[in-house]
Amino acid sequence: MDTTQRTDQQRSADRRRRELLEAADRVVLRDGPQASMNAIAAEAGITKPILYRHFGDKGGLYAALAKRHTDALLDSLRAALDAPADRRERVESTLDTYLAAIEARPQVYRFLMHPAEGGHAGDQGFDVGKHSAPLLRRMGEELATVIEERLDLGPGSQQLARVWGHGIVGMMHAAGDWWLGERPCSRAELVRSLADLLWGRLAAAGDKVGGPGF
Amino acid sequence: MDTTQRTDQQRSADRRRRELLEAADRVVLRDGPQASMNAIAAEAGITKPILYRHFGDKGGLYAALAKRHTDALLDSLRAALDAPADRRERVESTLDTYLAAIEARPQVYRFLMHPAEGGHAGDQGFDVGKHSAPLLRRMGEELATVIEERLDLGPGSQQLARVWGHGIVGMMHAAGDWWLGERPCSRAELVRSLADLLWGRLAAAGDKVGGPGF
DNA sequence: GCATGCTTGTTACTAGCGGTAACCCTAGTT
DNA sequence: AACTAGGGTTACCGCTAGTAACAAGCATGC
Repeated sequence: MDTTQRTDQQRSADRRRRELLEAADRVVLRDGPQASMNAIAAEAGITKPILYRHFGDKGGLYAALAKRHTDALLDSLRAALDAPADRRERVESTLDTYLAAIEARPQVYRFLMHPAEGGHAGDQGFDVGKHSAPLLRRMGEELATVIEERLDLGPGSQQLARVWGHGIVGMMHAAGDWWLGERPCSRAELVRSLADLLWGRLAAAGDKVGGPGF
Repeated sequence: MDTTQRTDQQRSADRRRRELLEAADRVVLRDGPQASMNAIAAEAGITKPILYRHFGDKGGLYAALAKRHTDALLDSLRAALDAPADRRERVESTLDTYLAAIEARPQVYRFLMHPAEGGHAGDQGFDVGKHSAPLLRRMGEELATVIEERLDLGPGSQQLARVWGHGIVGMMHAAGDWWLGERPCSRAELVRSLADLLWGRLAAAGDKVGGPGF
């Protein structure tokens, strides 16, 4: 049959696709998340319609691009999360892995945090909720499963784990974003502060004496 | 002098501005964050250039629009945060206030969470960092000051408070966003789960026996 | 009375975006 | 030689943000 030929063609197409993705990567890294299809096509040495033949629309290209980086980052995180160490160490190492990643490639990070970005108007009733970037969602779910697998949380553990997964990821994300913008302290200090927060130091701290009103 | 006249004109301009903002509000509430300037102008019964005269560009309009809602939400949050109750109660009530707000007007919430949205390309070296919505930043700073005012955190308290402020806000945001999309539990349960997380239940939980590998 | 300016509003345009239709050309098959 | 299949291009559509230029209404100064 045509199987051999088909795989041949498919291989060629896949290679082309990878090349295009790499070109897109370069452009996004240079121009940020609002890189235009024209610019990407030019970087790849071709013209727009080819991009559209490969990826359907801008969302498709961006999704493919995001998937690569998301998968890579999630692999690193999984490694930190599964390391044979005690819980606090694992938490700190996971936080540090994430923060190191966004520190090393902030443009990529910023690109990944964009929701759907496009969403041409016209469609009444846009999808409220699901505003977050897929990366955040995936990290949240991932963390949730690890928590649920590892920790004994009593009844309702699954739901609790999911809330915590998404909550912790959000904490990490927001703190990292703020930190990246202001750089108020070293990465290690940030990691330590966040771990302290998760370790209940907020609840354990004493009230300040002579506060306003008390 | 022309002070009286000036104030007269300024009043008129301010009133007009408010009207335009309310029209914009209606459109954003209907069409979502990607509402076009044309649509907003039409809703206000005028044409584009007037909008541009009042707000400069789309970013200006959106910033003005966001400021209104952000101020309103921050007022509610401050009230919950400053209530005369113990810490756990205040935390829960603040979380609940935020979640109730995003539950009640999800479109507005989604609009507020958008960063700058526009940012025409061309400017090389876009602002990495500062990706987050202004609302998140302001909430984070607000919470940080409250924490620093109220809690005795020892040395480095200011920096720690800021990390925690942004971290907690991010936790609240991400969990709320996920919850709004999936609705896996009631608001009260979500609040409780998040407060538990902040109260150190993650650190206190026991390891699961018979886990994979241990 | 009348020209001057100021605010409010319009029409008509530019430049660039995402996306697509139509065509072109070269390779390989029969 | 004729035909088909992909890879590739030009030229377009409809939309967007944003702007220039022009047209009133209405106060002021002389």
